Parts: sequence; structure tokens; C-alpha cells
Amino acid sequence: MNGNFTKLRGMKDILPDEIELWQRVEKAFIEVCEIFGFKEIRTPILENKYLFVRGIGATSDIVMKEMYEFKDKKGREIALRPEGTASVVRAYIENKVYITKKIARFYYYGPMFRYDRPQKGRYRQFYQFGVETFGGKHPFFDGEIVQILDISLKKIGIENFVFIVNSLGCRICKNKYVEQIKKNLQEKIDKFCEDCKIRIEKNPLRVFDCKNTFCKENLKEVPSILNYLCDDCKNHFDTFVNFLLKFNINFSINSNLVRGLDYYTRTVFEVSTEKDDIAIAGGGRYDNLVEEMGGPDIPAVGFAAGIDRIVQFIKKEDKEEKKPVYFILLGNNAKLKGLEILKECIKEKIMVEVDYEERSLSDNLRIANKIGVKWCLILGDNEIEKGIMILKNMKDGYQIEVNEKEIIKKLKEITKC
RNA sequence: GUGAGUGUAGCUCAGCGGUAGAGCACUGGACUGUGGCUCCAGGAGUCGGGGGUUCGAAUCCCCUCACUCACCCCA
Repeated sequence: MNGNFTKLRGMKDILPDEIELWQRVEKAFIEVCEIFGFKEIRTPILENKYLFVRGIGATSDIVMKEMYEFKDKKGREIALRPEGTASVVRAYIENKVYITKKIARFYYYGPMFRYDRPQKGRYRQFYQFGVETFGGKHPFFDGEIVQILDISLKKIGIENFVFIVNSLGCRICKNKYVEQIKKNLQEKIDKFCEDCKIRIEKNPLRVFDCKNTFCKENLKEVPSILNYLCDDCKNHFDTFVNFLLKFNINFSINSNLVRGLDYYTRTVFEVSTEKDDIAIAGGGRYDNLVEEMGGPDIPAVGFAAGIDRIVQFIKKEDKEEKKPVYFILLGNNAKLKGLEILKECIKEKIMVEVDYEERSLSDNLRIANKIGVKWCLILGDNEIEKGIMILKNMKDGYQIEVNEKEIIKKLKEITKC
């Protein structure tokens, strides 16, 4: 409320109260990925601007109007990464990973930057967790990453979500289809909204994304891309779908799903939650990108999950947070004695919180109550004389006297449950 | 980039031309080694910022910044 510094537009601070949720989400993804043999990769946040121009597409909105870009002191054109795939592909090619690894599985996590106007679930700095598998053509590689997403989200505690899946076909059938619907749509171009008129010329597939009801109505007569797939693409999609069925993954096919990034081929998918129409994760196959970016002809598939959106989604559940044992040390002798116990606790990984200020027992209990701890350890001159310590349960007020020799054992016991 | 709405105490908000308010939170006390309940008292704000109209602006007008939501686009 003072006139000092405030955070930049579209950015946010994540305070300790919330960080626990973030860590839970991050941990779940990492654990699942590691089980599936994915290895972490960390790439720089700053890259040559043209990496993204080439990777994402010069005409995409991300590149045209949403990139944070600047010139460095030597006049080089730099951009803050707006997504993760381009950087990982760059690193994969630059380090020639394909020579030693037939199949390379990566996961990454970190901030991405897009200069667009903030709104619900959308920030200028946001966090993505993503995976990329290079070198695998088989549809089960697509299935595998869907499964990773599925398991991770369930582990986090999200249940009500569904995978929307589709196939865009390979370069050949995709292009054929685009030409076809471009013709179809042009015939009745007057019936579409202004935005769609531009889309029909520039990128006809995107018309399927329009939320306008009469545009949607007009699309009903347009043939589905699934009818235009070549035999190989069709087989690929069928096998992928069978994988999902086999593993009981909740999905629905929607031939209108096209995804915004131009590099996708064949499989594309999104995770949508029932409550919101906002997607919490999305991904797909990009069989041509590695080659287009100067590498060998290697197929790949990946996804990116919006961690901000996932955290937002699980926010309302109450969190069973681990609480420390609150040490109440009355007087100097108790403080010294308490510190010895504290040292043991650190060794035993028992979570502890101490306020070293000189306060009355009442004050201490009041503070402990406010923090919401389950247990207090009370130690004063009386206890020291008797060689005991008091453990007080803050829920029911019940307290027990514990011999100081037994205290660590007892602390371990009570913090377990 | 376009459109709409909101900025008043730490938080949620009332006031909408005439002395800056409430609830919750906070601090102290009743209660000096036993918290949660209750009661009493207290601290707190250039009313987002700048300019204008007016005897007088939190209130009306203009500009600006931020937030929220929608569009574009996307995670």
C-alpha cells in the first residue's frame, strides 16, 4: 500500500502458505517420471529468439505478439522461453543425444514467459512441467506419456479430468485435409465471425477452436480430419486409443481438437477438467520438428502441464499439513536443555519450531495454538528439577510427563501419527 | 492488442459531495507456569497514483497504474 515496488504485471509471489501445494505437485510429477525412466533436463531460460521463431512458427501468436524479447549488450536478439519444447529439442540436437540413445526420455520443470494479458489461470510468468520422448515412432510412446500424466494427476489428488484426444495426421494427410476444409470453409465464409474469416485464410484448423456458437454450428457439416487420415496414421491413432482403453484412461475423442502450436502431427491431446473449460495440460506428437530445426529425422512426442493451473485447481481442498512440535522453553536453563533436545531432533528429522523470546507459558500456548500445532513440549525449571519434560496435546489438552531420557523416542512416536 | 468491472486498515468490504467506518485479524489487560471461550481497551489508512471541477472530493470528470473477467491465444 506504499508507493514502493510492486511485482510486475502478470507475475506473482508464491508465499510459504501456498508452496506446500506446489511442492506436492512437483514431487508427484518427478516421482512418476523417474519410475518411467525419464531423466531431468535443464535448459536455459534465455535463448536465441529465432529458436522459437523456427520451433513454434513465425506466424504463431506466441512468436508474433507474446514473446519477451530484447537485445543484449552485443545486440544479439534474445527471448525468454515461452515454452519448453523448442529448448529441449535444441539441446537434444546440439548435444547429439541421438547418437548414444535410441530412445531419449526427458522431463523438465520451470518458468515460462509470455507477454499476454493476464486472466484466470494465465500469467506472464507461469510454470510448466513437461516431458519429451525422442526417437519413438510407436503409438505406445504416445500412450506412455498420457499414462504418466494420468498417474501424476491422480497422485496429486485430481480425479475429475478427461483426456481429449485427436489425430492431426502426418504432414501429408494433414496438408491434404487443410486444403480440403479451406475450400469448404471459403464457400460459406460469410457465415463465420470476423476472427474465423482470418483463420480460414491463415490457419483453417484453428476455426475449430472458435467458441462462437454459430461458427460451431457451421462446422458440423465440415468433414472430420479422422476421415482423412492415411492408413499409417489411422493405424497409429487406433493403436493409441487401444492403449488408452487397455489402461483404463478416461478419454474422449474430439476431432475438433487442433492445438495451437503448428508443430504437432498425428496424436494431440489435452487434459480438461469438468469444472473449467481451461486445459491444465496439453501435448502431442511432433515427428518433423527435430528435422526442421536442423537435426536428423527423428520422431518425438511430449506434453506440458500448467502447474499454476493445477495448483489453482487443488487449492480448495484442505491440506493435511505436517506440523512441527512446538518447544516452549521457560528460562535460561530450559533453553539450554531444550537446545540439546533440538539437536537430537534434527538428527532424527523431527520437525520442531522454537520461539527463543522470553514469554509466559500462556503466551507461548496462545502462539502455538494460533500456528495450529498438534503438540507442545513444555520445559521449565520445575521439569528440569524432576528430570522430565511435558508433552501437551493441543487438540484435547491432555498432557504427559516424559522422562528426559525417553523424550526423543516419545517425540518420534507422536510425530508419526 | 480489444472490451467490461474493481482498487478504502493486514484480510473481507460499507460509505458514493460535508469530521475515515464495520467485521475479522493484530497488540495489551481481566488471567504473574497452561492455549482455544468471553469481556474491556488500544494501534493502525497520503481512500492505488497524478491532474482537474468545487468553499469543500474517498465520492464528480480526465489521465495513469494495478487487479479480476471475457475476447485473441494458450498451460
